[in-house]
Amino acid sequence: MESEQATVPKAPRLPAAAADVAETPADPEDAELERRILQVLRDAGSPVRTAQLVIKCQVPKKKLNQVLHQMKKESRGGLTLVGPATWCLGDAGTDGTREVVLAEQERPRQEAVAIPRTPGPRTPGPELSERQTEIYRLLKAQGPHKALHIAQALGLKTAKEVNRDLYAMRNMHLLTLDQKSNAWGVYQPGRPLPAAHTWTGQRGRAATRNRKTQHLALAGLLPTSPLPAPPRHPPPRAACCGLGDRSLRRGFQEGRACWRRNQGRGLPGGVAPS
Amino acid sequence: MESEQATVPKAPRLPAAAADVAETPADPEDAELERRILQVLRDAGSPVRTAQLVIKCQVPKKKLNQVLHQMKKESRGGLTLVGPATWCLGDAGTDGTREVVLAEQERPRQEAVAIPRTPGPRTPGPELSERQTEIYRLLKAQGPHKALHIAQALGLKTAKEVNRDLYAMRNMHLLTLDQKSNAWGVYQPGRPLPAAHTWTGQRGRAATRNRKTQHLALAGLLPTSPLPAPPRHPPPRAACCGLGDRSLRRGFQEGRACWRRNQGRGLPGGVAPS
DNA sequence: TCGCGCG
DNA sequence: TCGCGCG
Repeated sequence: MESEQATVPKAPRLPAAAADVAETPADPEDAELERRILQVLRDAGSPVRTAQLVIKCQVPKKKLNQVLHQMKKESRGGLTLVGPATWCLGDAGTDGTREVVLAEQERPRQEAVAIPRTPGPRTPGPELSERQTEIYRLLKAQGPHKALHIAQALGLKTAKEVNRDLYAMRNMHLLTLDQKSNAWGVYQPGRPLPAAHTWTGQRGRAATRNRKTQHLALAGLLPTSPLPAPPRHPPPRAACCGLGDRSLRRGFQEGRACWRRNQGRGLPGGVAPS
Repeated sequence: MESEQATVPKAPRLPAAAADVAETPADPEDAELERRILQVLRDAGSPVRTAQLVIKCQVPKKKLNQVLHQMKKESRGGLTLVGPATWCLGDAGTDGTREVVLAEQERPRQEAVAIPRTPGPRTPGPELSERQTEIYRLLKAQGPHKALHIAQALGLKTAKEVNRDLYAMRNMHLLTLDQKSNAWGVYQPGRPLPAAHTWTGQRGRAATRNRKTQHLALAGLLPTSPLPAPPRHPPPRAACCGLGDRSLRRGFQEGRACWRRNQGRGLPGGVAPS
């Protein structure tokens, strides 16, 4: 709630070209750590896990995370959280304003090789929005991710910004939500547990193709391979998915609620993404 | 890796039948904390949030959580995590086994001819409740219905009484909701529009065969024909389904949202059945 | 709306 | 497979 514009006279430390989107942290040690982090990420040129950063930067994980998340929060250095505990540089500090443009994807996107938007446009029902299509591609290519990571991969900031689409797409049975990991993935009928989670780094390599717009690359990197042999639809036994983590939040008023263990129901009202 | 089995002479507090499933923690302090926790939960008789336990037990949250999660992990005291940071006792001190009974709809229900409960019981994930199974069968046999009709077919009165299950089953991708007709149907991947809509009365005739137990008849009348050739999973184009009637309630804050016609989004929080 | 227990 | 940054 505090005003974001600090009028604090900031010593212009780095006149360095880009990255001065935001100021430098007050604490010089933090500033130094930031520099090291950015250096490591720059050198790596691909996503780096927090654990690796701990090693490279020689700082406690907690400290590292504090700085990392602070940087992210303040959009410093183009730092992007591309997966659980996985960081990379979005677009290494060329110009600051790009993110906004990217955020809304207004562009015709013709640079994206031949990404057919809204893949199956010949059917009834509402079509997928640009963003929904991107989300789908992202999850298809990268495997399950949490809402926040999806948002960030799209150049957005909060889970709130994608939750609407995520839940809508779940209702279309395009996505599924794993209640354990809280991760979203492409729904595949025969495959109750959509997949593991977390960024593997495997397919991520493709992301380097299009560095300048990292998240775009991330979202669209795979040429939309058709879905792999969709198995048969499972019989009516509960799948893994679908129960919001906070499903049970409501309905506690009545002590009754206890009798159920971690029962599968819930979520009727608890789905609200924020 | 401390030894888990404490040989600490434990005063047999409650000779109470069940709950002493596991030992007492090695650390006497932890054991004492456990007792206090259980006492608080017992007194409350309803779910208690961790923050409340912190106050009641006068211990740091971290300590409390360590013990709480350990208890849960070792199934001590019937402690159950019923929501985020929300705990309660599974069976409130009377007789231990009730929870199971209630959870499964009391009766063995063997009168139901040969209804295999929870059709695919060999898979992970929560199983379907009796009612959910009935709902599935009903919709499979009868085609899509509105919530109210489903409820009535099950001998219930209001849509509210089945909505919870319906939405949960949608989230498991077992059912789908057609936003136009507001009808629920069995979800079949290749079949974007699960079926027509609204009750036609056609197939309903079969229901008259067995009048006396209307809802059972409805639920189980068809011999559970295997699912008809599940077609391929549709590519990421929006299907018909899944948009709750209140889908568009939210999301108007930003004028942008309008650009799409009856786009598929919406409903994230509006799903609440009632 | 943070759930956090984490080794 | 733990994601953890948390005030």
